[in-house]
Amino acid sequence: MPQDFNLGADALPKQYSPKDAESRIYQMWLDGGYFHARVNPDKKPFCIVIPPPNVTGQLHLGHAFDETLQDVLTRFKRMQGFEALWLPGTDHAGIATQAKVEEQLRSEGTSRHELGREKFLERVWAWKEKYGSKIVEQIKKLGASCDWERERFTMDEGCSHAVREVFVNLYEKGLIYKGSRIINLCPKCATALSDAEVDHIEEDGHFWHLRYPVYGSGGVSSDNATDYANAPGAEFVTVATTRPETMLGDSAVAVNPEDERYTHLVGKTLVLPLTNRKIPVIADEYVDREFGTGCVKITPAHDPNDFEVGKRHSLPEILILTPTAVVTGGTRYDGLPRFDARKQILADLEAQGLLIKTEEHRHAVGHCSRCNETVEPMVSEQWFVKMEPLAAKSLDCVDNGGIKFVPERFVKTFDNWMNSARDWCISRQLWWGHRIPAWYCEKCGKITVSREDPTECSHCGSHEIKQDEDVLDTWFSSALWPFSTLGWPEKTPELEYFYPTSVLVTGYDILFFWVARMIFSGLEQMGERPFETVLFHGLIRDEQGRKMSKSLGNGVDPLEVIDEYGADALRFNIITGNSPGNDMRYFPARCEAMRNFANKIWNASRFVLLNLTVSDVTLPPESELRAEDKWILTKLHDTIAEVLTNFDVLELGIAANSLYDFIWTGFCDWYIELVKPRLMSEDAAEKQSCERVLLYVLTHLLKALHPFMPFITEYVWQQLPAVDGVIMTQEYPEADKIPRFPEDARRFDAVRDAISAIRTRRAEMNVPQKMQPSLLIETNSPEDFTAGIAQIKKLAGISEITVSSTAPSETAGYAVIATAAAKLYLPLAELVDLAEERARLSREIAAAEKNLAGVEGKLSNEQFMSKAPDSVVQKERDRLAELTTLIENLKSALSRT
RNA sequence: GGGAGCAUAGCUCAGUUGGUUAGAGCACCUGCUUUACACGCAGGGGGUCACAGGUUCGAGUCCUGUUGUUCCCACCA
Repeated sequence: MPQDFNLGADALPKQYSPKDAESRIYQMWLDGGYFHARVNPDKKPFCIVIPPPNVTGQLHLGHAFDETLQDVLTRFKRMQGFEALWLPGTDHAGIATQAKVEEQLRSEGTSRHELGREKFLERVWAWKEKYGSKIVEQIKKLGASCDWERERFTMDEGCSHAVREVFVNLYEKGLIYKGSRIINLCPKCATALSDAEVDHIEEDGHFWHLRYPVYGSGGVSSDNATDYANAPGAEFVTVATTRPETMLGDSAVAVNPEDERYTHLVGKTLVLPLTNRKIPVIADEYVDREFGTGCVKITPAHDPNDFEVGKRHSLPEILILTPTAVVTGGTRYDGLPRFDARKQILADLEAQGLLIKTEEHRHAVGHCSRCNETVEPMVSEQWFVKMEPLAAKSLDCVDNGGIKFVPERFVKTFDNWMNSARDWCISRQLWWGHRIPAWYCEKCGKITVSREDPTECSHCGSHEIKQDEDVLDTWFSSALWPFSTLGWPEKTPELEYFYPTSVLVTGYDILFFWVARMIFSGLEQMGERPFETVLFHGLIRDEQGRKMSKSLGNGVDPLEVIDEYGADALRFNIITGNSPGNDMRYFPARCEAMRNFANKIWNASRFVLLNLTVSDVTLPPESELRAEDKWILTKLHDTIAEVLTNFDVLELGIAANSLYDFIWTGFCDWYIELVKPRLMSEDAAEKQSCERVLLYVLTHLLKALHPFMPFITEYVWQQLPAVDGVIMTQEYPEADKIPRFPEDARRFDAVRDAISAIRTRRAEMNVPQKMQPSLLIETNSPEDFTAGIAQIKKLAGISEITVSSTAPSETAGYAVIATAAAKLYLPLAELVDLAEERARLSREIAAAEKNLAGVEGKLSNEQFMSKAPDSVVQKERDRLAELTTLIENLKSALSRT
């Protein structure tokens, strides 16, 4: 044990200052190698892989939440004797990281294209080296017990190897394919996105009604749409669109086959304005007759539905936008950015009399989840993962309980998504990421996909091959995280031992991005689920319930909070009062409360240490245990049992709350106060037995609390005499090993009730602290009270106590208090107002009788008696007895007043 | 359009499979140099558990509906 932590009892300051302690303690843990987990056949494994934060990211409260939960679980399991591995690492975060470096290049007046791919990647790696360790250092400040020796990065050699293997494997199985499909393009990021990376946001837009002339109608035989505009008999179809610029790529107009208004037009030819291209009118079920004009312009290259329609009718796909959303395709609008083109096209159509109506229209528009730019759906050659077979396996696993979701309701969310997931677009037109291991042959045009970089085309043997320029979606590599980090595709002992991992802890916001993809990847590659349980948590919001965001400036820096209140306070704030899957608001005031709690523990420990003359952490024999000892031990037992139960169901907030309540109310407010008379007594044996109980309870609560508040518990532990090593490797308390005396505990409540009742009465009657009246206790169970004489005196401010089975002969000038077990007589002379006493007693009688009536009602109800479980009936019987004596006591007190 | 959550004290939230008198923190009121702690101690006020039905011996808890609110998914041009 490092000596410098033990300050000696004399030197313990009144206030705990986490700032001094935390970094030194963390270093001590690191030096001791306590976070390192190894393959250990003698122990059961427990493993959590961290949701890897972005390598260039900054720690925010969301991370703090996520990582605190993981650390609590890991520390708990470690103390329970599991070989607990919390495997840390970071994510290369393709778009985000590349964007940051590109921004830096811009400020230097250059660009990635000017630099070239190789030089650019060097820059990103340099950036990663510089900033990648920052977030790791920040996570350490939280007290995270990660096995840093196993830290991974999604683009390190091993992960890259795993990515390569999975890609080739899926390609060989036909589950990865290259194809021309409608994808979402972010013009700003200039890359394809997956569906999951598009946010649909309601926006006010317009619905423009355009007229397309029917070729040859009205006796006009012109190829030019404008010639029809003013021709008297010319016929038109009117289409409504929210993106008029896409009309440049129209290849048909569709109507519903059942729509009589238009049946005569089906098969006719239209002249597409501005381009004067001829397009057909087709009939397709897809068209909703009720919506818009009932005529839909079909742009197969720029709309997912139109794409499908186009396929059905073999329509040409006419691409009219570049990857940066500039018009292309050989019209006079070429070169115009999409929204400029929109304006120009509308103006031109209007001038030609072909724009006939503009409506306000609210609709959902896709935005890039990274940069918020409006995305452009367009047809493009990309790589896809075929979802159907993977989804089927995943649904089978999750729906049959193969992976447990906490809370369970997310299974439904998962199912909904999996059931409707379209193929996953995995190629990105970026440079930072895992480059797609596909080579194109210049000669035969075929694709070579290979585990090793090929030197020749696998089809024709040509050496003229070129690797695909694109990289993979970042989530492709994170999807492999639970096994790639354990060494897969090598058959490592770690993989064998720790896979499947135990719990995955993450926010529900990345269920689709990450959790779902890990599930199908694990099932597909490992043939086994990647984790047994997923614990979902919510978002941390600000005091007003808003999302924390840069633009609002309402973000809270966890490091500042740690600096001010300590990591333990932040952790406890986050853990308590939150249940799985729910969002929570962050209140700085709660951190203060938890800081106070840490200080409470500190001072309780100080109290114990300052009084300590023994170093025995075992309990004295039962014969030496006093009533209050049995009471606190029983409470400790029950608390530990409750904590363990809640750990089992991952209700960490409830577990933490039970400990808070036990420590503050049970241990500090009651037990320590109750024990003070004994500690001050001359009787050495009495004093020592009491010290041993104090020390026993203190060590237990410290251990029980350690997963939640690792720093202060460790710090105090280091002050205790005769303890070995560090607290974080101690055995977690087991309820069964803590003795329990429920009957004694219940009887001791007579003493606590008396103390509380006297205190309340004193407050009501404004009896000053200095005034220490004597007390006469009239009771049928005097032995329950004689055990607590000294305690009642000290805690209720009483000078002398007489315990008797009979009432005093003269009760004038006495305040009489009735409890369930006794009548308490306090000679308070002139302080006593008889009329007030009578009124109060009458009120109490009325209240008690009302309760009694309820209890009697139940007990006389045959249905209740026959159907309610015995324990519930017994509770009611006890309650009946208690209320009956209470009422007797109150009535006899009243009759004497 | 589909799905999910939430509605409990002035505020923020707990309340595990239905079972005494519904809890905590903060805020509020009263008193306290009680030899661990004022980051404290003791006492106190404050809730028709959104509303309406239903199931049950018993409902904050389960069911149905209503209202309000939040979120997720979705290709109505």
